[in-house]
Amino acid sequence: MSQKIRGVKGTRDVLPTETYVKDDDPWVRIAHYHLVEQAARDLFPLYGYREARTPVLERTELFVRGIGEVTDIVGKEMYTFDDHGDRVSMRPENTASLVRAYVEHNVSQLEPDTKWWYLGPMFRRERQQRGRYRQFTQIGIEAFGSAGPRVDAEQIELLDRWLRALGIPFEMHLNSLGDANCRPPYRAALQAYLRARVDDLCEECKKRIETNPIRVLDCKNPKCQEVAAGAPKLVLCDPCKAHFDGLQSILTALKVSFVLDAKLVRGLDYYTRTAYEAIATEGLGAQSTVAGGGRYDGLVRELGGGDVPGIGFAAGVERLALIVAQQGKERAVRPVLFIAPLGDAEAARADQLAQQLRAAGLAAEVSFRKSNPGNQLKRADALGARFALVLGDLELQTDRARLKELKTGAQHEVSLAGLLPALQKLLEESP
RNA sequence: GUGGCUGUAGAUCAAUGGUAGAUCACUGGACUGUGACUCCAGGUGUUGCGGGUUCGAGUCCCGUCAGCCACCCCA
Repeated sequence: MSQKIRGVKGTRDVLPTETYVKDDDPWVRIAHYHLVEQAARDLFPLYGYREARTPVLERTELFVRGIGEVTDIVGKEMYTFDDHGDRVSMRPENTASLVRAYVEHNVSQLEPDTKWWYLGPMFRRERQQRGRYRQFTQIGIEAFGSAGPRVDAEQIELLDRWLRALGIPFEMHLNSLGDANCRPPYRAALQAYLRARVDDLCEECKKRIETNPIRVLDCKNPKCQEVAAGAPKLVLCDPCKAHFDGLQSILTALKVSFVLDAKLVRGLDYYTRTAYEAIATEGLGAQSTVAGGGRYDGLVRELGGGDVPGIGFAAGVERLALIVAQQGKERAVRPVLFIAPLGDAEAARADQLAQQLRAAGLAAEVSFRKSNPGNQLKRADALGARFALVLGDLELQTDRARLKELKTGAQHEVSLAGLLPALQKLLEESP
């Protein structure tokens, strides 16, 4: 036997079967992903969002300009390589790509207001732990062209509805980060305050004073928190305050609950004004943010487009799937009928019957194994089939068979010729 | 990137430094005639990998890899 090849660190296989079972850390299967993804596909278009797909590979410069060179994501975590002279990176998130596409194809000329959603793998070279992987999947939305706050509220309500539909226990945190008028003076004031207390800060925060002073506010180090407690607070300029107040009153009118969280600062440079984050209240460890987003009114211009405002969120599919799996929820297609032929002539007939059912849109499974009826039924049960049919000599000759409902054990006498209508009738009576 | 914990069968776990086991799951049979209850049979486990100590290592030591937890970061 030659040596096994293992997967790359930080990547996961998502299989249709489970390879282990633990209550607190279940093996996440494809059916859990499907539940999360299908809920999004069904819901997002109701709010006018249409799917957009962009490449995994982008020019490195896009992320350097869009996300910010000093962020950890761009500075330390991107998979970047030389592609015959071009610097390219595997996307660490999707917002910059969608903005690039919006600008590159002059969408603002066709449709100044547009709402897009996306789903796909993202890549960040981080130390992995539960709910944080080097290849992970995000589902997100972006709305271009509306300065809000109504679109902000609509997005937060959409996220709220989606997470509720999935049964995720969470809290919606909300904050305003200010804009180009009120954030720079605040940043300067904060830096001055922190420089005066540099000796009380952790090593990381000492660096942050110059690179990203706002991040000091949510450092978990107790000494840093003490310093943060006395730090000057962001005072929103009048337009930002009006925007934030407006958002809160719309959310209240829409009956969406939220908690104001002045410590909510997002890690990417492009955010302005509204920032929001859905934080799971159970089921995940430290990686408990399941979705996060905000407004980025300067990003389109930064990436070469016009003065187009934008807002969006991204959600972590692995984290959502983990919670969904813990709750035992999934979305799987199970066979309606499992047919167990006992001999060769019966097998040929079983194949025809299955073909007929599938043509009518019913999932049908035929056994390829030679085994006794007892074991065949066991297999039908393991597959989660609703009905099972044992096909032998007797059935072929008489055209009569017993259709067994596995859950209840009830048997329905049917003719093979009339199997499809009989099944359809049973399904109609009790779906 | 930093620190800690853990690696034994598909899974959950045993095994004083002395012959690697149990349970569950899986497959087949008892049963060409109806599963979730029964009985029988079925395992070539590089004890994560590589070194070292020892007469002898799953067990002790070193390294390494992986997973997990926290930090960090973030979805």
